[in-house]
Amino acid sequence: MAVHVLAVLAYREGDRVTSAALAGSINTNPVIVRRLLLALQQARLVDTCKGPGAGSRLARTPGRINMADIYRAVEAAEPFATPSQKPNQACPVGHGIRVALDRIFASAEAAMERDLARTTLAQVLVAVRTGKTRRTTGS
Amino acid sequence: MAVHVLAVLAYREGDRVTSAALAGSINTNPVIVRRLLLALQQARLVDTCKGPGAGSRLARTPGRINMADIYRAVEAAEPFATPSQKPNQACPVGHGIRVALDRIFASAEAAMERDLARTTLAQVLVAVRTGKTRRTTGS
DNA sequence: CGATTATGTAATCGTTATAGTTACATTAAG
DNA sequence: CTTAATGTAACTATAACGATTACATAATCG
Repeated sequence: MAVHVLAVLAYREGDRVTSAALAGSINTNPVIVRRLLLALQQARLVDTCKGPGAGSRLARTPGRINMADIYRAVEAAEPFATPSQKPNQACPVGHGIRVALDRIFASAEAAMERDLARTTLAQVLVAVRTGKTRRTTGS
Repeated sequence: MAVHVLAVLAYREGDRVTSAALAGSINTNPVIVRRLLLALQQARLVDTCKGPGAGSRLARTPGRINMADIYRAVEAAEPFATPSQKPNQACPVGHGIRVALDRIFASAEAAMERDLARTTLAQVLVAVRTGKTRRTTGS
C-alpha cells in the first residue's frame, strides 16, 4: 500500500498532494495514509508540509527510490513469524535453534531486499502505465 | 516452527517420534505439531504412521531437505500484505498498480527462496550443535 | 488577529491469522 | 478388545492491521 502512495506522488511529480487526495486513490482513510507518510518521512522518502495548500511530495526523483527503500521504511516487523513462546531449552535442539534460524532468515531477507532494490519507483510508474514490468538488466 | 520440528526429527535420524514428544521440545501443544506435520506430509518431507509405537520421521535425509522446501510446505499465504479493499479503479495509478506489484513481489519471493534453498536441514543441525551457521559456498 | 486547511495523534472497533486448548473419531499394534 | 497414537473439528485468546472518529497543532491568507 505504501508503494501505491508513492506511485501516486510520483505520478504528480513535484506537486504536493494532500492525504485526503491520496486516500481517495487508494480507497481508504486519510488517517491511514498519514500513518504511512510518517514512516516514509522518517525514511526521508517524502517531504510533508502542514497548512492550507500543503501536502506531501517525493523527497527524491522516482528514479532514485527503489522498492527496497520502501520495504525497509514500512515493514517494521520481520516477515517470518517469531513464535511467542521460547523453545524448550532442555532439549538439545531447542537450545540453539533460534540463533541458527535468525541467521538464515536474515540472509533470506537480505536476498529479497537485493531483488527489490532492482526496481525503482520510476519503473513501477512505467509498468503501471503500460501494463508491463521492466527491470534493470541483471547486474 | 516447522523448521524446529524437522530439526528434531533430523536429530533422531531414522527413529519415529510422536507428536507429543515433538511438542515437548517446542514447548507447545501436540495438536499444533500435528497440524504442521500434515503440511509437511503433503510436501513429502515427513512420513507419518498411526498406532501405538508410531509417529513421524523424515522422508529423506537431512542433506536433501532445504529451507526453501520447508518454507513452501508451510507458508501457505504470501508474506506481503494484500490489501482487503481494491484500489480506486478510476485513478490512473490505482488501475494498474496491482498487477505491477504482484510481479515485483513474486520476483522478490523467488529470490528469497533461492537463498533459503542454499541451506539444508543437515546444515541447520550442524549449526545448532556448534552455534555457527555454515552455508554452501556461493554458487 | 482569526478563520481555514491540512497534518499529527490518540482511542476505539472489526477483521483476519495464528497459536493454543479441549474433545472426540479413527487407525493400527499387541 | 485394549491401548497408543494420529486426524480433525470446535472454540478461545492474542496480535497485527485497516478503518473510523475525534481532537490538538501548525501554517497560510484574508
